Amino acid sequence: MTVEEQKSPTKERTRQAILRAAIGVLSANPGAALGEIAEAAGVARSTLHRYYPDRATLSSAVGAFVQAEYAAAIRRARLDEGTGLAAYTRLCGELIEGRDVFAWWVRGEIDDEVPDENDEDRMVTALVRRGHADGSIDPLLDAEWLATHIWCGLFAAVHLPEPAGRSPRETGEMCLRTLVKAAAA
Amino acid sequence: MTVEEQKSPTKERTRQAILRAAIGVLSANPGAALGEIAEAAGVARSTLHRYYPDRATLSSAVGAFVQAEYAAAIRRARLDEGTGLAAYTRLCGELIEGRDVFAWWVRGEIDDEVPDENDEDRMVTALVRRGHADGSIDPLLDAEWLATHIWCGLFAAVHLPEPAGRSPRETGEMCLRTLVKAAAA
DNA sequence: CCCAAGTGAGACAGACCTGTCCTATTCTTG
DNA sequence: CAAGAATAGGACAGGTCTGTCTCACTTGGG
Repeated sequence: MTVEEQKSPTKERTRQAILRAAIGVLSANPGAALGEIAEAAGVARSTLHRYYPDRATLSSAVGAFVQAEYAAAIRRARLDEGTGLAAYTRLCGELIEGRDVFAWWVRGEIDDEVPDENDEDRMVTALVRRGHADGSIDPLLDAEWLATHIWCGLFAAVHLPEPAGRSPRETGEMCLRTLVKAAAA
Repeated sequence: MTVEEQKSPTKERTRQAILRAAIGVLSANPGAALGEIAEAAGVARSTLHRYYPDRATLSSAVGAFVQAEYAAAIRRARLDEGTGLAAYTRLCGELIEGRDVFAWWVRGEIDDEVPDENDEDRMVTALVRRGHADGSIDPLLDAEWLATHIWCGLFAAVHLPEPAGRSPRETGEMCLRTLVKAAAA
């Protein structure tokens, strides 16, 4: 069933452009018109509809894309190495790095089915519990909270930089420092 | 010019109900239809239009309402008492208490003019700088960042509680602990 | 060079939301 | 109780967005 479709590299690039544009535009304004997304992607509205027939299809495609990025970030963070806090720190760093994409979950479309309790989330809560056990993570802050808490930092990191005269890099640093200090024992 | 209009208590109550409903509905879905807001307020759409002729009027009324609540929270936090961190802690506590209202700024309408750099924000950044001076607040985290960072915590506190089996009170506690630990020197 | 796949541009009907208006009904207040 | 104020409910025109369709144009691979 899940045959890997062989797509021309050109089409694949266009597909990616549309997804990226959708994340950007819809994160800023979840109710944005499809034409606005098409314009941001540098593509005609009819082309967008050819790739994603309707808004729901586009929305769930974006959801899947972001989910995949999340899984990749978790893989890169190597959650099973070092203390719980060390792994938590690596994870936060990865997510901050890709905050433009993960902004989707902070301020994207809302009514797409939330895939609560997926494997990735379970890995994160397990990681936090490991940190509880090895004494590196504050026992008063429970696993679900810390897992959610990461998104807070991302929210600030995405929405702050514009006004303040500070580079995205610096903002990322402060964001990471804030998240880790909060979680530490 | 700014005459205090004398309104009947009934009308005032309805007005408040509409504002509260608008905050709730629009925070969950910024593009929600006005009819949805009216329904949430237990009022006919025509009545809503009588109070607030159009969407922009409603939106800015909500903005003003939230801004007033913010000013009140800041007043209650007595920012000039104790160390910078102590005052910061009180402020976070007040904002967490009113998180349902302040959710507006995290995920409300977007295009209403952001009143950047109002008096309240200046008071907060001044407070953080005092904390830097008296050694109670982490000097590596600058004032704008910490001021913004509070809203992150609110975001999580508003959006987490539903799934997890935890009382709003407990969530608020964890949220506060997280914010304060992050800010502390 | 040619052709087929892909794209841009626009027309179009339907759906939804908005803001205005009107009327019958309900609630308040004197 | 009675007059006046306020509300619910619905009709309505105008607007925007959507999803579908068609057709002319570009482009890249054979």
